[in-house]
Amino acid sequence: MNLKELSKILGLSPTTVSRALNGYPEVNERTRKRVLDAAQAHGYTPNSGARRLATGRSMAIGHVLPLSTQHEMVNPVFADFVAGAGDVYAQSGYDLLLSVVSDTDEADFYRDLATRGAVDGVVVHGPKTNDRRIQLLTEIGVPFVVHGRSSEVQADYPWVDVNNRSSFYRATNFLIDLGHRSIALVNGLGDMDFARRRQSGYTSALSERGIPFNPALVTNEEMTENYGYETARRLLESSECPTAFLISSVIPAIGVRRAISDLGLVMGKDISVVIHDDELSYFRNAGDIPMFTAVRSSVRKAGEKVAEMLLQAINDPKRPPGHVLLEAELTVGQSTGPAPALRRVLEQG
Amino acid sequence: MNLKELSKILGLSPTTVSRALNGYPEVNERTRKRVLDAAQAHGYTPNSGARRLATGRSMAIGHVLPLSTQHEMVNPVFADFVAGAGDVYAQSGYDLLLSVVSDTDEADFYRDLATRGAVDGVVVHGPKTNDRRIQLLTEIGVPFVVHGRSSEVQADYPWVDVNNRSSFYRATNFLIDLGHRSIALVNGLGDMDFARRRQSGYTSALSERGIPFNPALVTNEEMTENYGYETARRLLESSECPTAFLISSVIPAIGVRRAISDLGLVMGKDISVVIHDDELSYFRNAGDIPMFTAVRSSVRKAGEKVAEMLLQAINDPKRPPGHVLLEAELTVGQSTGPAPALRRVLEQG
DNA sequence: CAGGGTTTCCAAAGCGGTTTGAATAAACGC
DNA sequence: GCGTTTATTCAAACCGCTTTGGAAACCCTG
Repeated sequence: MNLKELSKILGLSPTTVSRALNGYPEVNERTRKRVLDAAQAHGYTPNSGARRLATGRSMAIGHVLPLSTQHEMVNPVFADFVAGAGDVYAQSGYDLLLSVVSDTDEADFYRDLATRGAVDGVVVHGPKTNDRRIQLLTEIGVPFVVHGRSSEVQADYPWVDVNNRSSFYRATNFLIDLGHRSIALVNGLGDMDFARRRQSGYTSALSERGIPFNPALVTNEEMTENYGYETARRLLESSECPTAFLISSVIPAIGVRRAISDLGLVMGKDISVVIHDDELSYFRNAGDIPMFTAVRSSVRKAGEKVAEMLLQAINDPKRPPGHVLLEAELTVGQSTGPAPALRRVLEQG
Repeated sequence: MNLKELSKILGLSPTTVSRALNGYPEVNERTRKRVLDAAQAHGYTPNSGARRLATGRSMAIGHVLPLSTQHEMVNPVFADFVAGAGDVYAQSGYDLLLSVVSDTDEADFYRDLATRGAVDGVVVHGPKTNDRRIQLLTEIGVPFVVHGRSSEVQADYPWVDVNNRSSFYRATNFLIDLGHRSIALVNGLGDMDFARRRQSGYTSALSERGIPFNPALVTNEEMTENYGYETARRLLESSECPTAFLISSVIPAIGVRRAISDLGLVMGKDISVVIHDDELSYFRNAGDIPMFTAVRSSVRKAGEKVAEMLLQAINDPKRPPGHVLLEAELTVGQSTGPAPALRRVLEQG
């Protein structure tokens, strides 16, 4: 069923039918109702390609999921992010075009997406500290929003980010308050912007409290469970022997917990752990007393925000780039406690 | 830059340019090269909408990600599956259209996708034991492939599935061989087809070995970490007190492990655990001796297979529906050992 | 060199919508 | 009653590509 056929059935011109369906005012309400009913009855939906061609808009948003060539790993946060964004798109009649691209030839892909007219805008995932996609997209003139930021990019661009610096600053201070002096930072890859910001929050807190920065306690890797395990195991058995871990994601945190218990230690007593919690749907760190003490911020909500902002940018290209800085909140769970030294003092007193 | 402009530059007709670009034989190789170079130089890419309209093909595949209304949870397996499928699509010039839809009004969505001509085919995720999407899609006539199967659907349809029955049958037997008699099954939601098949493998093994089936040892829920924790905790503290757990996914298995160690027990010694391992990229259960004993099957590979099969079906609609049954392999890890009773015998002997 | 085949290229007709500009009918002012 | 709005509807152009059905140019054969 197409427009022409439907209009023939109704005894109207395609023009009128199209207008009736698209809510234009210059059509009689009685006719509109008749058209709407007929469309429903015959299961008519405008062909997306034709519409695209006629309007010049694809009504689709591109998400490029970079596949790390190192570990062939996909960002575990992605599913929840996309659930949030997808919700917003669905409500506005947009489709989501997902491309899985190895992170090496990602740039070309964005350009292709735009010149083909396959999408009206794109979201940039996992920005690096100096991410060239931002300049690229600005040049091509595709509306975009970055999930995260790129510290070394000077230009103004739209983004939605968690306040990584302040949340890791707070988390570090929290551990210091508990008497911890040797705090490991199990972070993401070093060229990721969020990782750098988190480390900056961590080092600020340390230096403010007069604790020397020990590079051996900071690691940067892709955030798998195994990474957490190996790192914690190595550090706990070394001479550094931290009493606390600050971890960039639940997933390596699970590995850290495993290492702790494998060594016969108890998390929250012998070793404290604070994580950054994206509120992944399949790993709810919730309950009255959540398992992990965490700075948390819903990645799903971030997805919604990004989508909303992008749709606004598309519908009003003149609007200046928006910025949303989400504050993570610190929730105390079972994984933290006074540092062993302090604990002894407390127990004796 | 569009076809007409490009052809004007080249002093050729749009026809010839189009043919040159699409590899038709009736164009001189010298002209073709000239065209290809010019297209490259001017950054020409055919407009997707126009192409869609002219060819009647959207060159896109739809993936509908059902959002469980219960827990607002997205399938954690999805990201890796899509990474596999996306790879195949990219190589064949297809796009991936992702729709996040609450599982209640999913059916309408498929219909819409098809009649709009937004996709050339769809993949069905997470089939229920009696999934009506299969009939729906057959009726509409959209090419599709199911990731999994639907036991109660009689009709023939294309699918790619793991042999869930046999892998859980083997896993159960493996535990029985180790002397376990009280084996809990921590399964997915009861209306999911994979969950039913896994339970069937589990019960077959039990009955063959003369072990009575205890319904209290079987649970069906959405597979979160917390579900694993609560279930294990409850069972281990109850009178049922299983000595082994068979778990449908790594994620609840992490929770089970947490419960085990919270109760002061040791996994692999006091309590044995076997999991189904989808080989999620962020949770590699690998190494010389993987953490969990597992029946494993790469969900990413499944994604590739599904995509390949779907593209074939699209390009050759007459071909009969294909079926791929992937066999999971059992890998022994650190999480299993002889049942405590047997262990005592062994230690005394 | 006429006639038949091949190559190589092109004009024009869609594909199924949206949108501009105009026509028709109804309502209005005087 | 007549010119003028105003409310509806429509015919036709257009979006950018593919593809059908030639046409022109070239080559070969007898």
